[in-house]
Amino acid sequence: MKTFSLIHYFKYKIDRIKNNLYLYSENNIYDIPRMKRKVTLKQIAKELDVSISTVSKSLRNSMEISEDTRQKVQAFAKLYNYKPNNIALSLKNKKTKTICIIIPEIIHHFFATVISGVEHVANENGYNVLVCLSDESFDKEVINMEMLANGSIDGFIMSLSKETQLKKDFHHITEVINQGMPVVMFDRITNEILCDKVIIDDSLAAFNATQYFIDKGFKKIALISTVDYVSVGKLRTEGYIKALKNSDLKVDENLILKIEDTENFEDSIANLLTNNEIDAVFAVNELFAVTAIKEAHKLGKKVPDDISVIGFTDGIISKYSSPSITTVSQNGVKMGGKAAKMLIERLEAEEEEEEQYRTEVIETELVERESTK
Amino acid sequence: MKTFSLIHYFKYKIDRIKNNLYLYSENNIYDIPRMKRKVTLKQIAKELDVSISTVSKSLRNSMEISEDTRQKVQAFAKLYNYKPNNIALSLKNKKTKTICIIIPEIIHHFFATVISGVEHVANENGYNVLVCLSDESFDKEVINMEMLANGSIDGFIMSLSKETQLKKDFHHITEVINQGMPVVMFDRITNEILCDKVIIDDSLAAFNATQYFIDKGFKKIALISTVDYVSVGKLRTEGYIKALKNSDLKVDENLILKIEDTENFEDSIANLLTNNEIDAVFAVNELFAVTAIKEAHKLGKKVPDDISVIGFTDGIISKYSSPSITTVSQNGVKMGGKAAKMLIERLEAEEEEEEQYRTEVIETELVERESTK
DNA sequence: TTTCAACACGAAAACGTTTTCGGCTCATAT
DNA sequence: ATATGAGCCGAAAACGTTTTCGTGTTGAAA
Repeated sequence: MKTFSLIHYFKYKIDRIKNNLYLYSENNIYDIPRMKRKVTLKQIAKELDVSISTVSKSLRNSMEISEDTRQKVQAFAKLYNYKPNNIALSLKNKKTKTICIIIPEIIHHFFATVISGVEHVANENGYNVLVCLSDESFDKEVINMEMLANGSIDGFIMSLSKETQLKKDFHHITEVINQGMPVVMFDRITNEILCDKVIIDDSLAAFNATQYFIDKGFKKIALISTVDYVSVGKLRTEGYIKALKNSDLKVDENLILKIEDTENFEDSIANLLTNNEIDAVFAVNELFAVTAIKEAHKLGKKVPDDISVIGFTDGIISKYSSPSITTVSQNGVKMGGKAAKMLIERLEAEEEEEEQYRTEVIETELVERESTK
Repeated sequence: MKTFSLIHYFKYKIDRIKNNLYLYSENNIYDIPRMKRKVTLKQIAKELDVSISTVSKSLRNSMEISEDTRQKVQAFAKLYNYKPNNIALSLKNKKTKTICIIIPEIIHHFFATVISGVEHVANENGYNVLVCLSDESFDKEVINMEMLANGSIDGFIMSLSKETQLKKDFHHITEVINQGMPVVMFDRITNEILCDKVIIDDSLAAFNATQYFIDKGFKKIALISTVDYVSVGKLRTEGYIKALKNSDLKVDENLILKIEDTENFEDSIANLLTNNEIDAVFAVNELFAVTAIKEAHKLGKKVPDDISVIGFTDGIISKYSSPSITTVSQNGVKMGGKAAKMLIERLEAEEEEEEQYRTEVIETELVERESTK
């Protein structure tokens, strides 16, 4: 054999392939002939009459193997487009190079941007991203985590569902963490869990937005927020109140609307606008902001001439609605990227486990557009 | 032992756990004491002085095992919260119960809705969803597919990147299919690949939208489309032209704008509106539609009084912009759900492989809103 | 001629499952 | 007393890798 050149050697092999005498036909006679099943080390070893170890080492350019065999194996592997089986590697290495992001909803610009950020950073580092939706349901969140904590993934990035925030039940998360699987929380977090976190300073951002109105001389500033158990809603409300108090303006409960449902809130907003003389509206998300504008128009009030509006989350709506909406930008891509970076760093840290959990704060800024004057 | 009750038996075990004499401490002395590492069959077997097989069979309620042992094992497993390792199962079963969806972009309402549909159907059937972004790049699409085709996933759902559509190079896809891995394409597809597909009738939808204008008596109907290599852009253009010809209206090339870049196209649209007397605009996506409205307003033309506008994709912009936009709804959730269903059916079909590829057409409808009169 | 190192390779364990098959023990039927 | 069979369990293979360690061959040095 050694006197033959590699070329001749493979010519013979290739002929056998063409005639389908080869490798695949002996495995499974039901295989459709043209179907190239994935080739394994074992098959290569058998064909080349060497051991599996030799093949593996050759492909990893081990010095243990002679130049000759190495080339032979590598050429053969290339010919058959050999790629190591990832599952087998995962089992052996006890790492899957896959991280999971659990979010309440994906049809939501902010969360989509976060995923985008996560994906890119993960990819750069050779990781894949599994996406799970909790649909704002506690149970789905639990099921998803339990299903995946059994070796399928290396770590979690997550934003809590509303229901989880309401129940304040985080046992599923502590359990996962106790098993040694890192978790990074973002945006909708809880202080009851010790882990890495990525947030914006919701309170400060709301303070700044409110202050912006105050600086313009507005006195009757309304707030459209979510119910308090949604962490970010609560924090933004706090910032709003702080800004008012800070400027010695009275906090009028009538000007604060807390919306529970994610649908059919138009009437509540219309009522708010009808029953009060309002200069400005600060809404904790895009939807509330754009709805406020629409309802104001219906009531014959012009934005920004009669009422100014600031929203939260620099999403697609704020940018493209007419008038476009001044908003607190919440850089989702950056947030996701940061979360992924933190997770991967922890995954790849020497197991020393400094155990120093960090909370990163992503800066926000007020993007001025047409809905304020 | 048999004379002891299970309670007593486990009391002893539990005491050992509390004292950390147990199971984990002997594995890795560096483990932090409170950290419960995942427990395996082997560890259970060792502790209970039975074989691995016995443990496995007990947990799967095999009749081979005595009632006694079965209960003992099950109780023990429950106590330690045993969950089978998914990776090991994947390796053994040669299925991962994971499917991958490759899309050009995620910060895009339509694709987000598709993912949502895929996720829900996948979850109902016990599958997880890996999300990959091609960023409209051919290379990233290839890399993603090659990386995952090595056992990591069971099948693909994908929408082609622009670059791939431009190059018309689909070797990465045929390769994957030849390896026996099913692929379902949606929305941006190609006829050069034989596989299951989910689409809308882009041409018909565009025809209907155009016809809607024609029925209203409009004569100067403009089209804002993408460049032709984007499959859906081309098809929608065809539908537009067909409708005009069908009604013996002349097709004016000046009224057809093909946009290549995804940014900075405002001027092109402004030019289109300035240089022509236009009754109506049909745009092949939301962004073009909303931009057309904005530019029209800038030029002092009112929508829908002076110009009517129809968009494509019933997204967040169409719904919340002012005026809200009449649009061809493209049910992404349904599309994703259908794609997932087809993929999973093929995965779980008895390997008979009927090889009958189907193309499902999701119906569209025209959602009338404020931008048309 | 003997000894020893360098070289090239293979056997086997390990990751965590499931499943087939074989074997042991005991009671029952002959 | 022996054969039979049911009941219960363990050994081992398999999935596809990587890696450690052992071993046989070769050549050169003593």
